[in-house]
Amino acid sequence: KRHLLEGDRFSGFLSRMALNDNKAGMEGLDRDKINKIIMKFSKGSRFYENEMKKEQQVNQRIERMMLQKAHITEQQLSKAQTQVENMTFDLERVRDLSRVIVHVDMDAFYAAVETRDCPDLKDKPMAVGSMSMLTTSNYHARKFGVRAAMPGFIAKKLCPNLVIVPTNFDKYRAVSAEVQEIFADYDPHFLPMSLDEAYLDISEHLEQRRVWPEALRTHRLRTNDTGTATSVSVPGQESTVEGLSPVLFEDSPSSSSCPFLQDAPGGGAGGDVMVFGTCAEEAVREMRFRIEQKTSLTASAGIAPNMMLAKVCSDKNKPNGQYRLPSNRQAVMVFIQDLPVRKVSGIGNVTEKMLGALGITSCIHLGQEMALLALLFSETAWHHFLEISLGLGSTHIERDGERKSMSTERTFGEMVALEEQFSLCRQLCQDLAQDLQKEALRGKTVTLKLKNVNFEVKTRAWTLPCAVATSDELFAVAKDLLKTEIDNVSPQPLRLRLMGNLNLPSLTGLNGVYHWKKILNITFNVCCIYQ
DNA sequence: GGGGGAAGGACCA
DNA sequence: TTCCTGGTCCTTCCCCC
Repeated sequence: KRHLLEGDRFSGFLSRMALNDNKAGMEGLDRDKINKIIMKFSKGSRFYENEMKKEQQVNQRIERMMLQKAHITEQQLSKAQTQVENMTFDLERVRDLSRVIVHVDMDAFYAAVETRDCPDLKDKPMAVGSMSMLTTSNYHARKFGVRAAMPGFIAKKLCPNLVIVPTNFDKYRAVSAEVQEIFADYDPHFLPMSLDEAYLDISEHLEQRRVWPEALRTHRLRTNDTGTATSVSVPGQESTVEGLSPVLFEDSPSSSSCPFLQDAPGGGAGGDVMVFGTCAEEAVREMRFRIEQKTSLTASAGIAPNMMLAKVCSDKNKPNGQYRLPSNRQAVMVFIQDLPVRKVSGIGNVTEKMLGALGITSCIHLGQEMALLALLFSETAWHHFLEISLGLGSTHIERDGERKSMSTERTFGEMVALEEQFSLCRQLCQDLAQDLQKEALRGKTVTLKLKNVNFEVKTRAWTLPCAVATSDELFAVAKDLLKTEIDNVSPQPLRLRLMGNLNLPSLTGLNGVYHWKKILNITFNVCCIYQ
């Protein structure tokens, strides 16, 4: 097993730095060439050195796990097997296939919004973000290996013609609100995960929809100034009319079967209308159609009996496509078999590597090795693995309860001067206090976060007897935490590159009435260089 | 042995 | 020249009762 790890280390470069091609639009590109370029411009940097260090820690973790595995006895294994079987039985008994859960994901959202508002960008590789970090890239850019969470300067090496557009969150928020209005028509309790993503439970909608007259399932194509319908990507058909808005993505081939494109009987101002059916797929197709009509942006969707599966499904026919997994156990199990574990939300880089070391790459292996996993991982972890291997997930979506923490942090060039560090600390406290005030929240634990120029992160926390909220109260704690850290490295200076501040729940009086309010974790992040 | 706090990480968008 | 931000949840260690 040692050889496996060594092999990994010599396999060329760090897996965490290398191109991650499990995102849509990344198929069939020259991985070797791209990885060579990424390495060439990353190697030797402080960031890279820190990534190396983290990778080695993961490798050590895996070695410890393999050692543990070597000591497992047949008896332990069979005992664990019984436990797994009992647990499986309990889970199967309450398997719920009755809900219709949809996961909707806007395609390359920020990039799509920017392209819509600046059609010159349409045929160019572009990304949204800055030279230090990209948040999204369009599909042209993805062909060069340019992806989200890649620094812009590396992306420029991969694709010298890349256009980088700065982020404009206010705009994305506004578009997101428009999209969410449509979501609400299908599920008033939909759960937004971010500006570009949401879960919906459309079970009730489908119930009503079954008896809807055609008129309620008919949607007019948006018209432009001259009264002609603007272009829209009708599934399985050529765009009928050239319009003002760019079609950002062709419909993906796999999501065929489509609603009727008809001439409106009554004529009216426009002309073309779309009529959608009553089933889940038609409802979701209609929703995506309406999103595109309203915003000129496309979305992808997954339809499944639970959230975990819906999320995987929405990725299947991305961009501008949808996929439905039928609501029966057999179909779910077949779908799960070959699914790479990494595709499941919650399994990231590290878990993938740990499972990989055990020979587990797809969900079928997960089920086969469950007894072993029960012995090597924590209870929460293996229970989670078991649910995945059975294709189970949350069947009712809940809006988040109260928030657990609130924080603010900032990255900057190397900062060594004490006055500067304290004044930044004060600024962050002010910013956080403002945010806390907006939601009328207080926090009991104040956390100072520091990152030094070598990308090493430290957090230092202090819990108060009662919750605080004002800038002065926060700073009183944060400055002591900062001072302690400075004293610890003195006489060397703290060489920071990031500082942040986090505040946790309490009982606070509001308008004379007592409400349960979360005491937040206050984090205050300062970046320094320790030597 | 359990609860709470502190520190560090994994993971997500 | 440049590798983010703001969340949640989990794990491990330690102390205290």
